[in-house]
Amino acid sequence: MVNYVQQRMTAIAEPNRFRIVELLRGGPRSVGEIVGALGLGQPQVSRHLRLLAEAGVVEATKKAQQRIYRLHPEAMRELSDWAAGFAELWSARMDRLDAFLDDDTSQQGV
Amino acid sequence: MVNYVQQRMTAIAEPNRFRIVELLRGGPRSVGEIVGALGLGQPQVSRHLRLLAEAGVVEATKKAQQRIYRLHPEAMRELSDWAAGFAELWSARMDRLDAFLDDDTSQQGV
DNA sequence: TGTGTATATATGCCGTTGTGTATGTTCGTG
DNA sequence: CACGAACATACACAACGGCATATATACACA
Repeated sequence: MVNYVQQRMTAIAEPNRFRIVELLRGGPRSVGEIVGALGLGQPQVSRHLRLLAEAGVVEATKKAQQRIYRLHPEAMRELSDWAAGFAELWSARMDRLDAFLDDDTSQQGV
Repeated sequence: MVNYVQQRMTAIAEPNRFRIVELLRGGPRSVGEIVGALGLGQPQVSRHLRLLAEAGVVEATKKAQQRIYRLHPEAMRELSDWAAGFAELWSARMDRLDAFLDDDTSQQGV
């Protein structure tokens, strides 16, 4: 649903979490690897990963003491689909703008 | 660039700005129409639109005292392309995960 | 030129959220 | 079973950001 898209965007939009997503694009990573790659504190990374997981953006797999995080393909797909839904725009959707820019004083509600 | 994607996601992720984007999907709107549709204060809507414009998500056209806002197709396209760039994932990118899980059986976590 | 309309900007307040530090928990190993 | 490694959780604090209010600016019209 669209509401999930908004939640996932909120999660990904945060700068450090965005970096985590970009990092995980290269494949699954352990928390320690992410900490080393981003130069953040381990508790901060754990919290970011928790928020990403709650938004369905990442998943975790346990291996001994380690936890391997990876992107959740379906979540990224939904995001892609949502953004692609605007495709109709870059053909021609400016008709209503033309209506606005005529000399008619339009004041329609929604 | 990827950095612009992050900035645009930060702009769109905010709930009320997300509603504005969804509203503008239906075509250009004046500020007054957006205010009426969302039930927010006019200054708040103006500020949201300013942030969206700074992120390149929307554009404005002046008509007398009104300002007609519309989505910037290119921005939405870049966002779509970025998300679609993860498409390689839902084919098979779990090879590195397999490397992680080499001999031990693992359980799902979080 | 004065007035009403449409929108933008400025400011103070307050909730949300990221960060730093300390501690808890799970698991492998000697 | 005690210890260390890897990660999660708790808590206090500070910064960022949205909101409400007031005010400023641009424009049409009489």
